[in-house]
Amino acid sequence: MASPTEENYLKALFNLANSQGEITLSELASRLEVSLPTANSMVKSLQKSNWLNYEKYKPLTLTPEGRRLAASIIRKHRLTEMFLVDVMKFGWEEVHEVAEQIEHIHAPKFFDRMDEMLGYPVSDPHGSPIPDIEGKLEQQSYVPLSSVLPGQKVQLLALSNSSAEFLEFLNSRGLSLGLTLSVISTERFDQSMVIGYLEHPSESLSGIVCERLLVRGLQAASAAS
Amino acid sequence: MASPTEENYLKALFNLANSQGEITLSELASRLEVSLPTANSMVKSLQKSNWLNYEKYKPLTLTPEGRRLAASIIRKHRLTEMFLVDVMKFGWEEVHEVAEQIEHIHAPKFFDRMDEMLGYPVSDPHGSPIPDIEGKLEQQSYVPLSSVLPGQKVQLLALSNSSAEFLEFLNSRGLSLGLTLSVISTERFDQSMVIGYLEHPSESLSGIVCERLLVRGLQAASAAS
DNA sequence: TTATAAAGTTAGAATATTCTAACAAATTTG
DNA sequence: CAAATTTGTTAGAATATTCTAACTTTATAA
Repeated sequence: MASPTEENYLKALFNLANSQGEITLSELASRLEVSLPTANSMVKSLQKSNWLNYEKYKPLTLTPEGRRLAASIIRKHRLTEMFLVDVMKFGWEEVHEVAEQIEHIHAPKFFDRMDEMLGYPVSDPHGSPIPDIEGKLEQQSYVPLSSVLPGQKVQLLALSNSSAEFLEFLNSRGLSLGLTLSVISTERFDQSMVIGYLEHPSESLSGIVCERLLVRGLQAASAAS
Repeated sequence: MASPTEENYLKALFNLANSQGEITLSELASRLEVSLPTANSMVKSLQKSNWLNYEKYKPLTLTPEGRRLAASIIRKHRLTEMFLVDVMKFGWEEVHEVAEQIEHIHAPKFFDRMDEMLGYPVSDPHGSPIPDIEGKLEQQSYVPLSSVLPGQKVQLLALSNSSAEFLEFLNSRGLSLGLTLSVISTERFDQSMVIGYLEHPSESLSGIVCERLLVRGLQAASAAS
């Protein structure tokens, strides 16, 4: 049985592995805001539990069991976020902290019931995919809005960063998942873009914001796959 | 900020103080299933945080802050149980374990929202009172069914013990809170009673069961108070 | 009222998680 | 490629929570 601390390490390892290939000790340590020796000793103990492959000076990789366990925690986190938003009517910017705690609850039926009440959602309120019970994660094929050319229409489907501040910014501009965005123009100078949607015919968004908005083209997007 | 472990000690101290007057170290230790030295050292550290009054060889008493903190944890526990039963449709025999974990979540809004969704309940699914936000606990004036005389009608309102096994036994007899029970007869030999309710005109319940069922008379019960 | 039992305390140790300081290996770069 | 930098490791210590063993104090009872 993993402790909450171990679960946090596994989660970080899973997320790092999914965004980069190789995981180094220092990446892990800085992600978790612990010192290198702390990460080092935890890594050794995760290895002892057979959740992690570890060799001195080599990159870290999760074992299949480690990956499964990590995914189950991320599943609990994302189901919880969805539950907080859909059932308990929290704002999408309020749910992270609570989910961070509830993900460590050991009660399969509790999360199964959430899943059922939510109608078996495949993504959380920020568009991140919810791993299935096997630990498999649907690979998303979204692109950042920043890579879309003027004249195109896309659908906003996820965020690559979900900090409360960013979410509050999106709230202030009336931006939410599912929205259709029209790219009106791109500013080469600072990568800002002018976007149209709903009652916002021409909203200017900075390059930083456009990088974080993940979208899919609206044409033959889901046709051939 | 109290750790989950400290919170469990405070909860135990609060509950012991409410059922007995004085609390001894050994009662605390046996309630929490830890050794005496373990309880002893924790008691010293709770004192350091100003949650407990402690003097060598003297009975233990919570400070006002300790009592408030303990009540807030019990409040979270009982709100959670109510939420699990009313909103998430769990059986009353399934909720204790989960609530035992969720009571340690630090997220006031989460519990406030539960409270709101439940319509500000005053007791949990087992009839135990939910402390208010100030930490005040409504004193209940129920009596055990075992003390009721034949011929009387009473309402089943709470349980003095809520183990899963006992709750499953009650399920098997169709017994639930709110039910009106008629005491048909009492067996002096073994304290068992014959009780009538709903489609059960004559159900025999053992003395042990009748001790654990808390009831209130149906006549002028809530009149003069 | 002394002797026995029960309750409480202290000392010392184990495990988990974290740290700083000192050192070693690997990588980058002039 | 050798020097400098970054990355990783070990050693040793602190805190929280728990234990057993040994001892002391308080309560019970013959």
